[in-house]
Amino acid sequence: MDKLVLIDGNSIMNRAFYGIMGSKMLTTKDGIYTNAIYGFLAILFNILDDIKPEYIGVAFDVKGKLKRKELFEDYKANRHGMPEELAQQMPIIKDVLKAMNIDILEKEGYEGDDILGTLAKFGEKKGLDVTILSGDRDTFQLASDHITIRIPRTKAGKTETENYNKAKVIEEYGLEPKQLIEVKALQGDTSDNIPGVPGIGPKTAISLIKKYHSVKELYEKIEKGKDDLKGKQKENIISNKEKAELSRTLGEIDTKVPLDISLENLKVEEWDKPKVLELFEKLSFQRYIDKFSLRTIESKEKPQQENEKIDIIETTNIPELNGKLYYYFELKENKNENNIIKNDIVGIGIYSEDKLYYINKNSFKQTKDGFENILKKIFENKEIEKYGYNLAEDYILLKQIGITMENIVYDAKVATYILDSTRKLDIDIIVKDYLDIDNNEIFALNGINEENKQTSLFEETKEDNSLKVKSCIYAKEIYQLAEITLKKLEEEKELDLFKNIDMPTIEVLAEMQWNGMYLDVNELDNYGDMLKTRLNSLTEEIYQLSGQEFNINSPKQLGEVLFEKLKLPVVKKTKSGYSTDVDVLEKLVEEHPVIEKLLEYRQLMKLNSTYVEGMKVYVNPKTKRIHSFFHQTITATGRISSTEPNLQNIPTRFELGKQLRKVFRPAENCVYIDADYSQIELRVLAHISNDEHMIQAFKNGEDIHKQAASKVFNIPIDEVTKEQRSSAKAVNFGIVYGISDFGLGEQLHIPRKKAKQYIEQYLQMYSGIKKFMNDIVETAKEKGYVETEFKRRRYIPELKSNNYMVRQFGQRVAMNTPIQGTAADIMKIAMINVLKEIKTRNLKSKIILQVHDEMMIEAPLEEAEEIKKILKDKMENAVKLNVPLVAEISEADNWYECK
DNA sequence: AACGTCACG
DNA sequence: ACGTACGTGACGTTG
Repeated sequence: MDKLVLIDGNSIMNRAFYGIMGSKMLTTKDGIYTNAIYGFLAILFNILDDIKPEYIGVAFDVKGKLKRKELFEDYKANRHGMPEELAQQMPIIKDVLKAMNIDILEKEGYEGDDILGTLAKFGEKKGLDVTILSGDRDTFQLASDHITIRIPRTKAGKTETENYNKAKVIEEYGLEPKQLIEVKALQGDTSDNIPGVPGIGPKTAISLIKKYHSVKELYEKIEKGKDDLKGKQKENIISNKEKAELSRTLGEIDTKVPLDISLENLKVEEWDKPKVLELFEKLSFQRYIDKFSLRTIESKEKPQQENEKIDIIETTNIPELNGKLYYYFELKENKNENNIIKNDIVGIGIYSEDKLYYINKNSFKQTKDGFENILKKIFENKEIEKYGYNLAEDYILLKQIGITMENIVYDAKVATYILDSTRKLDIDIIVKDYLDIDNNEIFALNGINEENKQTSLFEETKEDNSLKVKSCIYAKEIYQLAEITLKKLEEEKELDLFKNIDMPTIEVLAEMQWNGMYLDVNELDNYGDMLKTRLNSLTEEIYQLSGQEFNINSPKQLGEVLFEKLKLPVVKKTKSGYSTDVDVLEKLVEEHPVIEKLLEYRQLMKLNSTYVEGMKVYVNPKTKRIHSFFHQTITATGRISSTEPNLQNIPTRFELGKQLRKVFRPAENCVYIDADYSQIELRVLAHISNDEHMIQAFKNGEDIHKQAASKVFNIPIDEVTKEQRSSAKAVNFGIVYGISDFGLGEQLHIPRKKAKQYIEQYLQMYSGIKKFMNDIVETAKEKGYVETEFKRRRYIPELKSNNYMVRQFGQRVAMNTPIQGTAADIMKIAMINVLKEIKTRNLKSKIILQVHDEMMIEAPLEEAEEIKKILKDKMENAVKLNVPLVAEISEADNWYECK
């Protein structure tokens, strides 16, 4: 039996666009987006391969008045135009299809669905086996014995498909495919703005149709009193008869579109190969060009040349750089006296004027320090712009040999992070995605493979070239990445952010790491001993009270003891068993005396293992300081993160934990100057939303939580109780997180209904915020991303998910990211300006810590007052908002005393 | 490696 | 009908 494949072009393009977006925003060298085209073709090739059809066609929606709109003005009224990045790909995919001699089916006034439906029926009549490829489950109504609907699903990058023929639809819904039209008539469809009957969702709709077979029959039975409906539901159904009937018409796919197409048009034909090749080249689809061997004889030399073995010029001199250094270090692990692994720079690959240079440390054996002198001349030269990958790491490596890198202008890791903050930033991956170069191939071509790396008998003596070659390859790729990503940053209006905020931040963070924080190891040990003593007696008490010995640190064992042996009520469950977290334990305090011991045990255990034992190993024996990493390219929002150890989560909320901060002290003759932004996120929210009440509160220096309480509980501001203020504070937080009634209820231990009231009251009073929340979700859906005030983007593919929960998450992210992200941007600006000021005034003060809305400086006593003024000034004037920014400054002899 | 838990803003 | 506040990192247990 001959086979016909029909594709819903818009729907598949849409799927491909959002499916591939998260992981990689493909573009060509000219900055044309290609991800949807790429994905569409992947799906197309897949189905051609699988089905090998004799006939094929692709339907597209045409702009213009839809017939359905004539029936119902609001049809698809909630739809926004597709994002520009997708729209620009539509004409190109059509060109590609034309070059492949695949028919494009369009008809004014009709949607792709209708054309597919008409052709499917037509094909079925002609005795063909029809497969419809669509991302839209509405097409299931077309399924029959010879019409199958295929839905592509992207799972972990792999495209799987689901096939729905008549049997599968009956199996899944318990209804004939045609009856799905009736279901939709009752249920409606929010995405197309089809009303349906209010209060009837998918479950009810299906059960009603199972019983009454169709909308028509349902109303007939009601009229004759032969129904068994009752109550509110019945009223609803009766009063919305018109809506149901209209929805029935809107939801039915038209299978009688007047098309003048014969089967002959749809026949699968040979491609116009030169044309396809030309298009694929333009799109940089190297993989498809290879896959179909499109580049046969005539153009074989060109790509071959690009992939040829590279030519490296080894030198001991500085090559002609023309003011720009594109480089990559070769590193070697080196164990120092204390057995701590340290990376040493043993070579540098440089790209300049289409040539590759390599400077090897070993070439300088006679002249000690010769290599480092060269590095010093290059990296401290303010006239030479530095282009590299992960410069924060290089900055530290150079500092370790007494070199301070100057004129840092481009970091490929940071650039690609800004282009997509949720992507992977491994250099081989970004090279693959942005340059379409497979480094494994390049390395193999240059004689680097895994076997080579394996042990050889001469391991010690044999010169290993692979790292040297890699350095040079990367140096060239950094040049290529700079070309393409800078262009892209400019197109997306993110170049300012890159140049003026994120690039200068590299130096600030590297300085913080280099400076480090001093801590008194003796005091830390004393603190730890105190914890350990108490932990020992707690352990005994817990064994006593629970009547057995077990591993208290094992949630599994603890769960068994509490909920099986002691038969305490189960409050919450996790995937794998009983939950035993603080929330649960706190609810059980009254039930058994062991619980309060457990709570204390947990707290002390955390302090001891994470903060005492965990911290010790990071104290540098030479400096007696902790040199945490501050990462710039981790978070989705633009915040900094800290590791090894994490200095951004040192205890402060509870007194006992806070004591730990006493062990962090400034160096001799220095003080800590600590500066905190007050309410920065709410101030940012006030600014972005332009809400008059919140702005007025901040302008007048009012207590923002108190004001919220007065609005939520509708009482005069000076009658607000402590409890009310604290509840309102939780609402404020909730708002920033992208509020949900459930979440707020959980937080405040109140019923979600009550939480819902709070939120509604809040949003009614702060109408500017309400508008902002609604608008931001809308624009996020439309554009596929949200951005901060400084144009930092975060893509939110979750908004297009088929999973309700994931979509909800996407909405909260859309609300939260501009707030959290803008605050993070402001902090970065402040830090940059503070460091700049310290430098220009030649001060000795050191920036040593950042905790999102707080920064700390270690200042020589004589500089303390000056630093305080600088911090206050640079933080409060980092940017001009509609509300004042306030920084609170404190001075102290240890971290605990900083208020 | 994944999970549960808990420290921070 | 179903599971939920945003952003992180580290530890100990367990499979």
